[in-house]
Amino acid sequence: MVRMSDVAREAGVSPMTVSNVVNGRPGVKAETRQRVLEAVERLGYRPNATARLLRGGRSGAIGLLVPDVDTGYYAHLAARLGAVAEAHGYHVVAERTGGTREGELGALSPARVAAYDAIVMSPVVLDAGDLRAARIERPCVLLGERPLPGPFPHVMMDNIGGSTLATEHLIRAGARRIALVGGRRAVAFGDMASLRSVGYRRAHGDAGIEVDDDLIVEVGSYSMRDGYDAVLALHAEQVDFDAAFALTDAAAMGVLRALADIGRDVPQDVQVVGFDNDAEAEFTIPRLTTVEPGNDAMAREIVRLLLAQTGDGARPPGPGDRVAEARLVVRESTRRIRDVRSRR
Amino acid sequence: MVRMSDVAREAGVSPMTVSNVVNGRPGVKAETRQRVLEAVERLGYRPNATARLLRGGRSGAIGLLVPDVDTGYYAHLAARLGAVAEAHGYHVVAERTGGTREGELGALSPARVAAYDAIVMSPVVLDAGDLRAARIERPCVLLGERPLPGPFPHVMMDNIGGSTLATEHLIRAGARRIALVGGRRAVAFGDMASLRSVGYRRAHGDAGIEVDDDLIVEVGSYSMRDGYDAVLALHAEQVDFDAAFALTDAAAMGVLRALADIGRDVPQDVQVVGFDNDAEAEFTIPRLTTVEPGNDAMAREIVRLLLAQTGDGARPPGPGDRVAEARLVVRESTRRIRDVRSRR
DNA sequence: CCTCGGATGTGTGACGTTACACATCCGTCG
DNA sequence: CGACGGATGTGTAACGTCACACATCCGAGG
Repeated sequence: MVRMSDVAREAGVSPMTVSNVVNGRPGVKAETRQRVLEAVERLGYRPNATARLLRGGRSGAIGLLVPDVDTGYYAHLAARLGAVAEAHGYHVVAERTGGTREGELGALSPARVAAYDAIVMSPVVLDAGDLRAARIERPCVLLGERPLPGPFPHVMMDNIGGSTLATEHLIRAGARRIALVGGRRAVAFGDMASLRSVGYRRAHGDAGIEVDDDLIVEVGSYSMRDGYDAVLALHAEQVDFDAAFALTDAAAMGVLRALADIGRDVPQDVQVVGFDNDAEAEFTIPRLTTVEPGNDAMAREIVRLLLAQTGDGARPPGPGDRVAEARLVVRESTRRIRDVRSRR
Repeated sequence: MVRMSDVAREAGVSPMTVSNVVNGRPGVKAETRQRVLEAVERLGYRPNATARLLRGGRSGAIGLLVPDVDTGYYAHLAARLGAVAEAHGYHVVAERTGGTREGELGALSPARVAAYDAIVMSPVVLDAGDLRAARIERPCVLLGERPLPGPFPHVMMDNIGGSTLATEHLIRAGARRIALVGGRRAVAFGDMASLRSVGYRRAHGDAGIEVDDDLIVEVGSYSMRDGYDAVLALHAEQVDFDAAFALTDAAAMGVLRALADIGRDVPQDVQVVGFDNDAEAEFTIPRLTTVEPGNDAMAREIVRLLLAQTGDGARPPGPGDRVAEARLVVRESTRRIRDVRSRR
């Protein structure tokens, strides 16, 4: 490996001068600069990023720590964040934690966090205490579901509002027995599933409709397969339903597939709504009505909060929760509504 | 930041002893070890990964450099690679290059490559010369389409064989005018599209069917949207077709959607085949017949080749191309074939 | 002719860790 | 009783870069 000192010797100057040239600092005569650059070229010198980092530099990388990278939602988030971060001279790298305690702690280990200038994390099992214990000495934004007390700003979508919107829409379109795919019967931690279940219940309450717990299917991971299995289970147990609200678009895709398999038409027999507004939702058959949780706004907000913590931006934001506004994207998997008067 | 020397002072030993304790090296008395660990605890010391890396350590990270992270194929690849790499003590981080020259060069810059112990890259625009110029001083495996001469092993799927299989299947199922979505009219660089187009032509040739170039639709990026637009274009120009072979499953999803929009039944009016066997293909309506390019085998092979280069594994593999075997996964988007006798 | 100051370049460490060679201690064996 | 060797611990230097304070040179101004 060619070092700065090698270049220095070749060019007949000191390592510091090489450093100054390579980093475009002023105070080097044009002629000297030229000589150094030639030496760099001749020797094929490339600065060592690790040494720079040790010396206190930046890597330009933002780490995105998510449970999965092959789920529509996180994959699209990575892409969106990448686009926004690029404009600020950063690039995004995505890491999969698996949503397990071990995986999340591993990803947050100092050894791995050190490679990043900043962290964006969607914690699944870790709580505020774990996060504190991890001593993340980097700008960090937490993502997703639970409001987590701690030193870091938290960007969360409007889970309750979004799911209320989705459920209201189904009810106004005539649905009375709405399956909740991936919901929780008992509201637990304030995790994503619980929050979205709250919206489901709230809309029912507002409309004066009783919720039948048999309609709520708890699933493992909100994947296409989970959505598929949930509908088959409902069908096997002969639970009657005229709509399904899937907690993620991925699950909704499984739901659509399963409904086709059991011979029920969407939206005539069963209406379906998803959540996330993944790119895929526009191409399913039928096209999926879904909740757009403010994906673009969230990506921008995340980067803004990160930058603010580096001091590049404005005042550092205090810990606390940010909420992007959710809206409904109506497509073909739900029926037309007569009463178009908006309720919220 | 607490340093090793701080711990050393606290415990009344030398920094080296702390290093030995922290890294579990032998030759430290149990009592001393205990004292050091207590000091570590008391001070909240965490080893500095950057310094370790500089000193010659490993980061445990494998960089996956791909054009997109939100395309089914690459997203699933990242997940698969992650699973395999984990078993060997590595973790995978995915980076998006955008498939542009600038993006690919940026991702390969020493500053960014330095963070990884090894690289897996799917080059889109970079050629062998660029790769050589990038001086990747890490184990590296190239991925995907073009056979690239150079120092690195190259894992490629059997593009020609897979697309031959797909096209043959359509022909045997009665298709005579097969649209090639994303294909190339003129075979160019030996890139993915060209190779898959070759298989398409070969199967036609074998069956004695002439290819009508009007059926070949060139697209930008093999996304769902591209597949969708391609079919609409064909329809607008009143090109007659009874099947479509989409070069990726993502594009195929767009194709399915577009066919539904123009009112053509799949598989009765038009049969559809994709390529990649993305997880989504099992959930589309109808389920997508597609080419399984040997995804799992490729993931394992990639990690094996990486390990071999680190010396952890067996003999380092020479540069050259590896091919995983492709097979067809027949689902619902194609018709049943009477003549089940396999031809290949 | 001396001094002052801008322009240009250099030497010294320090970032935090670890490989390596060496020092020290103490019990054991001839 | 001296030598030997295992067990334990330490000092030095190096990984490659850069901030900082300082040195040197040269022309201008008094």
